[in-house]
Amino acid sequence: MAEQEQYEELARQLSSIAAVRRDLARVLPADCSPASAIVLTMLRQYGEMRMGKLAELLMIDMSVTSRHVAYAEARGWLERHPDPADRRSRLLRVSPAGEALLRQVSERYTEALATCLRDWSAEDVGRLIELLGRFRNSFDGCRTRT
Amino acid sequence: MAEQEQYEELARQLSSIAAVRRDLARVLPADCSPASAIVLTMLRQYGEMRMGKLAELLMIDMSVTSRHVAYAEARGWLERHPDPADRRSRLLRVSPAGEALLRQVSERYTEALATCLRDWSAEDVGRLIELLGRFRNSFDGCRTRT
DNA sequence: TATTGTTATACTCTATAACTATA
DNA sequence: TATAGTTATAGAGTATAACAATA
Repeated sequence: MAEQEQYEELARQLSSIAAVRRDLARVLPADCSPASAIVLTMLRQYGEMRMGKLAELLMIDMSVTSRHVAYAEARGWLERHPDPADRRSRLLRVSPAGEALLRQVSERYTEALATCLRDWSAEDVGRLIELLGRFRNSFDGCRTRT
Repeated sequence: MAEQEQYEELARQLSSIAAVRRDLARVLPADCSPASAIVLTMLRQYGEMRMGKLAELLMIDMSVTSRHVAYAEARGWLERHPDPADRRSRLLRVSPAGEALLRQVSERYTEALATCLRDWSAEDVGRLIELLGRFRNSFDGCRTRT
């Protein structure tokens, strides 16, 4: 169990991190919003899936997810295929153009982070990733019960 | 130096954290936007300051900061006093009502985080805070040079 | 009837640029 | 002239609610 002051500090740090995300987004290719990048990343990581599943992974409302998907589809970055199990749904899949875009996104994100974190050890980067993952999971489990 | 895969994972984690921030914001008192909360928190933590300094701390444009401050002032949460050193500026200070609001914000943030992180040790919370702080600083230094 | 997804609407946060007042 | 701050405008992201199609 942590102290109250720690929790306040943590809340402040989370606000600051938003600014980092904004800056990082600036390195994205033209037309590729942070939303497109994360949608495509999730689809590549977890494979083809339905809209509802994607919304759940992104932790945003399905209405919002629907718009992000439409945006990415309009640019040819993902495809929607019929879902044999349910005609209300379609299965979302990264297209070849989307794969190419993702390579570019990965390259630029990696370059930006490698530059900023050049003084960091791989161990510390790993620790940060692990703690952020745990934090997200703890919060997520908490939210579901509410 | 870390691996490319680590950097990609880190970028993904940063996206996920945005959802946590949104959820956390839901516990704020009515009328108190996340922006108001962070503005008042900064003013309390660092003491009275000018608009430009506040914008720098928040890492957002001064035009945006100006609106957040106007919003908080309209609700009586902060005061603007003449800056004896420069009549173009005013010094921003948390008002008594703002202090009261901050106590409420702190209470709710703390309760929400304590609930979600009840399984965490104080050491791990401390490590997360420390790594987030270092990360922000590394990124900030990087951005400045660009 | 319930569920999957889409669309309309509104709100928050942000940046850029034009403007005012003072240095 | 340059700087501190304000305001107008525009754009991205999000949520809620109403709706369509299918289960």
